[in-house]
Amino acid sequence: MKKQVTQELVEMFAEAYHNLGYSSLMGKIVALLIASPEPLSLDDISEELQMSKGPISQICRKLKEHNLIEKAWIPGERKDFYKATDDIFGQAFRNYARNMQKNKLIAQKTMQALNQNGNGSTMEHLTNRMQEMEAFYELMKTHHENFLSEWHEVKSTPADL
Amino acid sequence: MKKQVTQELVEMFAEAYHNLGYSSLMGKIVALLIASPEPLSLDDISEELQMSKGPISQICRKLKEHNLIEKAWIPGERKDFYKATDDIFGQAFRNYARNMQKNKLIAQKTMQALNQNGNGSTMEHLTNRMQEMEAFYELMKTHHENFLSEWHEVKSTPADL
DNA sequence: TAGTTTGTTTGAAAAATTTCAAATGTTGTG
DNA sequence: CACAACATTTGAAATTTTTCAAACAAACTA
Repeated sequence: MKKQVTQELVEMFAEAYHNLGYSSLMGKIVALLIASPEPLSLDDISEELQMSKGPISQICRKLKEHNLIEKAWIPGERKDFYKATDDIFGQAFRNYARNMQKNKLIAQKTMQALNQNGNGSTMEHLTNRMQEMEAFYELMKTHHENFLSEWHEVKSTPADL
Repeated sequence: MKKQVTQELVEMFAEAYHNLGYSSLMGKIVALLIASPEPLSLDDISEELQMSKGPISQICRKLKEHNLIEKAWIPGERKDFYKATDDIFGQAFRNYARNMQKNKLIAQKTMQALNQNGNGSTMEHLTNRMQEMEAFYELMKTHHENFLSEWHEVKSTPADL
């Protein structure tokens, strides 16, 4: 049964999103849009998830801002329809990668603070750790880029933002 | 001032952890242990964060389970002391990578469900999406492994778990 | 313009998470 | 064994997040 499989997917995405610390409603909506061949309206989603439209509207906005879903124009219709972005998995990864690069900034900012204050050798330990941290996330950046371009090769879509 | 820099680091880690959906207390403890040249006791942490010991004990257990911190034996002392794991950044990444592989399982499980039920071509769309999803996380796995071995080369530590 | 349909915002209720203080366990010491 | 020094568990309080229902706003229709 179609409904059955979709519902299981919704539940698994909800749990996965929750475990990753996102709203589980996000996961549900994403799952629904991934599963559906046609775009869905807010009312469709609301009906499917048995939930009022308020939060769905809000979460859809966030998902759209993060390029995981997008509006789909449907000729005769007045409602907004949403569909999962073409490269939704790649896009989710891009969002994650951007977050990780913030960690590099933390390391850099901390090293800067260490330099400004008269850094006795008291903080040699922290300096070393921060250098390691920066190096780690710098290396990670390269790998993120590699992964994405390789993925887009497989998927044959352009790799730009 | 040492205290000042550490405190800023604690705040930044707290925010970063929170944004990634983890408890911000986790971030604070991790930051403190990264910053400190010597291992810290629960009381040290409790004092530094101005917070009762209960939650700190719990979070430390979780952090230890995830191999981000570990107990440090200190000769004359009776208290438990904790320190950040040697390769804490790599370890955090390993935890994340493990989580991502769960997504591959979701795709596989869904495809299996699609096959079991008489899959009319009604679900061709979802089948395709799930194949893409599986391929994505499979490719990601390779890249995770590459990244980790390259990182350990840089850091020159063994790459095994 | 008045009326209808739809999306968004908002303040309050519900649910989940975090924190605390106290009780309970555990381990070592005399 | 009794006591002391800790760590852990637990139930309640505080805080934060999620959800809802209703008000509001915007866009279309007649």
